[in-house]
Amino acid sequence: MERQPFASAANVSERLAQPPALAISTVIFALRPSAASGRPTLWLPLVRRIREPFRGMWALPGGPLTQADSLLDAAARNLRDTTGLAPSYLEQLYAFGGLHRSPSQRVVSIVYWAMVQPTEAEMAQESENVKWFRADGLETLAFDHNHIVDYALWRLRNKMAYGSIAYHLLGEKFTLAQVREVYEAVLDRTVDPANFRRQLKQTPHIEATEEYLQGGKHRPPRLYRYTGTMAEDSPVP
Amino acid sequence: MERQPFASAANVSERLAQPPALAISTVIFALRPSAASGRPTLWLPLVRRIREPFRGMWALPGGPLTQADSLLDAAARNLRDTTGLAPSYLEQLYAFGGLHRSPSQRVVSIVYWAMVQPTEAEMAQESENVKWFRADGLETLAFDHNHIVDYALWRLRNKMAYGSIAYHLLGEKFTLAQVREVYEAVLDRTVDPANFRRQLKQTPHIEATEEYLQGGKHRPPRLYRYTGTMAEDSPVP
DNA sequence: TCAAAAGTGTTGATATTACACCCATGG
DNA sequence: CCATGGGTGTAATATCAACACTTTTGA
Repeated sequence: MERQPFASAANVSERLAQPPALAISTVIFALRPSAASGRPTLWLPLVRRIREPFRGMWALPGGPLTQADSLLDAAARNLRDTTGLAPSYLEQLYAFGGLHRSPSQRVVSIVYWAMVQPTEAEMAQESENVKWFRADGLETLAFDHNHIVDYALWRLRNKMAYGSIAYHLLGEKFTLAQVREVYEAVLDRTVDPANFRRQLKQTPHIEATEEYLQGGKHRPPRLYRYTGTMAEDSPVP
Repeated sequence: MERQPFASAANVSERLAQPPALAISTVIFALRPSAASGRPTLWLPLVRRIREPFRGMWALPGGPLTQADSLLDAAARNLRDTTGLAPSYLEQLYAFGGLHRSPSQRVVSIVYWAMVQPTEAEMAQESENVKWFRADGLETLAFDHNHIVDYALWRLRNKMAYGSIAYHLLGEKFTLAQVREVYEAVLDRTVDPANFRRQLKQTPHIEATEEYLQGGKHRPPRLYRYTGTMAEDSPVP
């Protein structure tokens, strides 16, 4: 906040010079079928940089923080402007403020992470400068963005373990097997279907509908609905 | 990060005007004996504002982000300059960027939270403008600082439940009962000594020393040492 | 009627809880 | 020798993981 009665207030203000730039970026996760196996895997959209530094390289969607928007609003706007996506989940990830993140000027990036539903993700326009990539095994990105994505993945896996995150990657109605597939895709290990189902069913905010998913090859599974909210786990304004 | 190839890049740059100010603040926790019961309770140091806005009110220690410091460094400097404290734990809490946090200008605060050991906390100079307060039942603070403290407390309790946080509030050597007291103070409930001790002992990074705490009224308890690091639970640079 | 996923039941292992009990020390 | 907190043992309970088994559908 504004300056405080420091012992060394003088020193501090000397160093002020011009303040660091403030930017908002977003790591956007969505489920897409793997090209090889067809099973759902984690993808994220990146944008190609059209100017220096790192011109031509892929980077997280982002832009400067605008005066009129709160941080969350700025992230949401960012997401919409870049990819046309409306997130089902959007939360602050971390503020990155290392001295040499950008070669030109000092930039502090407040990074959000988002999850979008598969239907949304399909509609998202790709273009010359906006493309989806698999979250694992990314090429080298601009700035410290590989590092940021790694951290986002770590948080995602963490929050998945005990938290109601997975649902935000699915549509409004889903089968319990689909939830399990999300877990398996993100945590990258198989999960016992029987036990997983039991755990889910004694979890709050999971409501059984009277509908069944038709069109499969086998017995039609029941559809469920998530009744929780976005801010379930992080009581931040 | 720098501007991206938006559909609406033009709109965005129009809104740029002057960028929001960037500040660093810190919520500093330490254990101090309660005035009433003598049992350890959570305290934090606040500084009195000597200028508008909120002149005369108490606020979190903080200041502008200086060009030469990373976010973590800035928080550490902040802490040292304000209270003379060296933290045993320092981690990013959250970035607060609501539009009306400060009545004058738009301020984005990146808030860190710290824990200092009791010996440190005792030495900390109090003064007319720096004073320790009990973390519960704080009076109304400047800006949105009550809200920030509440969030820090929530995170602290959360992380305490499964994480190696409590040790950072204690000195280098401590008894298991002291750790339990920290849990009881922070979580505000009693904990079974026998079970708690067992849980701790099968936790990593807790090492028994050959020393015993002398001078108590009863059987001298064994002293333990924490061998973990600060960044144990949050893999952030 | 067969293959395969949906969904249920059962069992042994492991973790958690409550609480009885012994140990060591200062007074 | 006794009051008190340090420290250990143990039985009841809840939770978890593995896997056999039944159900329901499309082909």
